[in-house]
Amino acid sequence: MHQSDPTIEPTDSVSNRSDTRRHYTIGELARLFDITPRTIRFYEQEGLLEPERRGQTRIYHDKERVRLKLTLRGKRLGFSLAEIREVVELYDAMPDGDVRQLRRLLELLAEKRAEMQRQLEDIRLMQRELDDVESRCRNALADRT
Amino acid sequence: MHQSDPTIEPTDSVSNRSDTRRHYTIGELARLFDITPRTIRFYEQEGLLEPERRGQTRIYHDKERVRLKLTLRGKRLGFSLAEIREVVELYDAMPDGDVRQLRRLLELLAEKRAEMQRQLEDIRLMQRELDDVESRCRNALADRT
DNA sequence: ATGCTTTTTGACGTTTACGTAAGATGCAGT
DNA sequence: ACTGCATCTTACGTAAACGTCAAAAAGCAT
Repeated sequence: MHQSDPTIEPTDSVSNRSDTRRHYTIGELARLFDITPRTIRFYEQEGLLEPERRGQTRIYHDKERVRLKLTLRGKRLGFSLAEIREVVELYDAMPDGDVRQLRRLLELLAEKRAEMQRQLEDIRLMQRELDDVESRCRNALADRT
Repeated sequence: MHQSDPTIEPTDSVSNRSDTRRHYTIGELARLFDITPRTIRFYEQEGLLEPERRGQTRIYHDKERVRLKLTLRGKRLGFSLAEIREVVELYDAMPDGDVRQLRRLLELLAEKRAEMQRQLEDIRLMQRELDDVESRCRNALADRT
């Protein structure tokens, strides 16, 4: 019932013991992030994930889970999968990447950073708008009582 | 990007000049926000804009320009045109909207606000990731010299 | 062994947000 | 009147990001 394989020992030094289940099936991972397996396979097809293959079936370790988490966060922030992939690829090639690649990565990071700044400003402005509309709305509501 | 930042209001405190051009053609507006006329027409078709018609041609006043500005900001923050439209429609109906509509608007505003909060958190996390990747990257670059 | 669930690989469909091309119309300057 | 843009409507095209079957293979529980 419970997984009881004593032959498997952690190869992970620093990890959150709370969610280190070593690996996930595609379905488990999907439930974990509230997306569909289809989405996960699609991301793989787009070069964002490279799960291990145990026979035919995909096995996701923590590294892939983190990648997926970052991918989803990037998406929420409006980045396209292509943009995310470029960063991911460069990041993977980092340890033995050449200088040109490293510079390219720094360049991309600076871009992302700038975009984050613009978003912060947009959020600030949007929150003001919301405040404004809300107060007007509450006034209108008060007038109607 | 040689244009002035459209998120900054073109100086438009009510000018006393009687022949100040308080309106824009579709092309002018497009250049102002660095989008295409097609996009503007599309937004109209989706119920986000309702320009005056002078004959066949569309005329945009400040109100419509502000709407467009808010629409684009909403888009940058990841809202769909449908979501933006709902807010816009309710906002327009506000002065004489019924209580149910006003409550609905407040509800929507709360949703948007919550989403903004989530985005702020995402940005915070993303910035940390960027910091992390960047420092690793700089180290790798230093090792290579 | 036999169901039952999950996963896999296609392949085609869908939605969103426009792009693009065609043909008509209008207006400004010469 | 003619030229040359800008704009209009209509309609088909497209890219991104999945959704939705379908059929087969693989696990697992009894």
